[in-house]
Amino acid sequence: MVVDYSSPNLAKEMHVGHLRSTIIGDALARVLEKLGHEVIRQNHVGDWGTQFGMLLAHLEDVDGDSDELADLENFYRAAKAQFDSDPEFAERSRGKVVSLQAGDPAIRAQWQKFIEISLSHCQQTYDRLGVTLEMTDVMAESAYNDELPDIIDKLRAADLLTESDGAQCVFLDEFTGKDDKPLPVIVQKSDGGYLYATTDLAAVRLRARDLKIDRALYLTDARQNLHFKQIFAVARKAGFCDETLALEHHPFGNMLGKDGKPFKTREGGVIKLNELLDEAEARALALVSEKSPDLEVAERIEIARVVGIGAVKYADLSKNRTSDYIFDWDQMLSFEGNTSPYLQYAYSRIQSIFRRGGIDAAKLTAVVSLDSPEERALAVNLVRFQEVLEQVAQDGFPHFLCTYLFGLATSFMRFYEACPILNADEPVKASRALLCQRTAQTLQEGLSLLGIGTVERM
RNA sequence: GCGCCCGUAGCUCAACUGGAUAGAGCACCGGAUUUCUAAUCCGGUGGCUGCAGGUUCGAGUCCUGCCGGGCGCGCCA
Repeated sequence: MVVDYSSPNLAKEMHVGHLRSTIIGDALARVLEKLGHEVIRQNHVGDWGTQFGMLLAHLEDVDGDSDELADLENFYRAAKAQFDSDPEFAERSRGKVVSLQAGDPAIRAQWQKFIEISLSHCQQTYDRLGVTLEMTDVMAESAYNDELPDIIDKLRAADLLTESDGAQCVFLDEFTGKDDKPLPVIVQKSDGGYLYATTDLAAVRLRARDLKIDRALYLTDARQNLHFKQIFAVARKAGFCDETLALEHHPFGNMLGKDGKPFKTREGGVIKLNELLDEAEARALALVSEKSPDLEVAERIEIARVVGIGAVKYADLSKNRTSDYIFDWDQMLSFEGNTSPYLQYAYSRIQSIFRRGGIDAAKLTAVVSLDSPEERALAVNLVRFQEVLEQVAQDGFPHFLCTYLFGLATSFMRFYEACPILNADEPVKASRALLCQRTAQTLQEGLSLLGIGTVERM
């Protein structure tokens, strides 16, 4: 199966809006893999659209040299502003896109530079987030370029193509727009350029024909709902894939500011992912220093990193929002309640027990006896793990796993309060130690499937 | 205008796809530490699940109609 996720537009720095697709997609890929599926990660980065025409046209004007992505960010902003206000510039930008798609060597070289800077930035962010995406998972829009003329040909051969106002369109009866007029899927612009619909059709075909997958999960925001409905319908009609390929769009809402409006900081830009992670680590470091001042500085920093990043990821993973939701620093960086630090804390407590008791967790054997309600509740939770993973895989909802792990950690905390372990007599001691071991193992594995780490102490 | 999504405690979210008294966390109030980490645990306050009908033995969940919000609907992605 293919998990299509993250998919940022290049030439802009990654911001908080990219978080959900990246993190949810990564968790799903991990869970599917864990269950034995062959998972192909695909990062369908936007490197081919009009925005690059804008950049290239702007580059022509300013004759600048942008090595830093921060520059590229400003560069993009300036280009965008001119694109919106200057028809001549907009026209020239579209021309650049056509040249780019036609393979003009000089244009390609300039474009390549933008791509490299931007991709390496993305990779840094993935590494920092602990996301399993690699450069080899990048399957950019541009990768489908050579396929696009053939996509048009095949659509024409299937008698699906209609010319409308100079553009090549596919009209399907089930889609209508304003005033009940048929709604087109535009696959080729009047100037000959291709669009993201064309690319997505080529992607479906490649996944069906070459990758021979039987399931594709698309993780994007909900605004692309109609788009994917259309793409999937056209792809089936054109024979790019058959009914045995499950095409699933998993939408989610946008992140909004506290005022409920699209997310902007006072400066007018979105919050960058790196800023969010910096803040998360800083808050976690302050807390770990307060709670465990006796730990070495280096260890505190490492704990803060794992805890801070985990908190951010968990905040997103634990929710199943298909509509927009409000971003809130305090909520996203909370370390109490249903959060990853709570789960990590439960794990570290168990490690602490093993350290204190000189117990080698790997060598534990015991007959588990469940005498108290707390022991029974914990054991019941432990055996549900597999079933939860299957549910996550089936529905594409990582929050099922979060809910489960929180319940598991809660039942462990109660057990911990009620049942002494190291001070218990044998064979109860060994039984409880084994419960601890299984709990720690499940917490670690569960968190790992969410892309979140654990620490030995915190 | 048409279409998609959403509306659950003050706030952020759950509810195994139609099952029992709608659950958690945060916030607020009150407790617990001579014992393995108090980033914890225990108790309490807080609900006409937007409104009105309908289907059903049973509805937060399904159907209809309203109200409120978000998004989408021809050459952006």
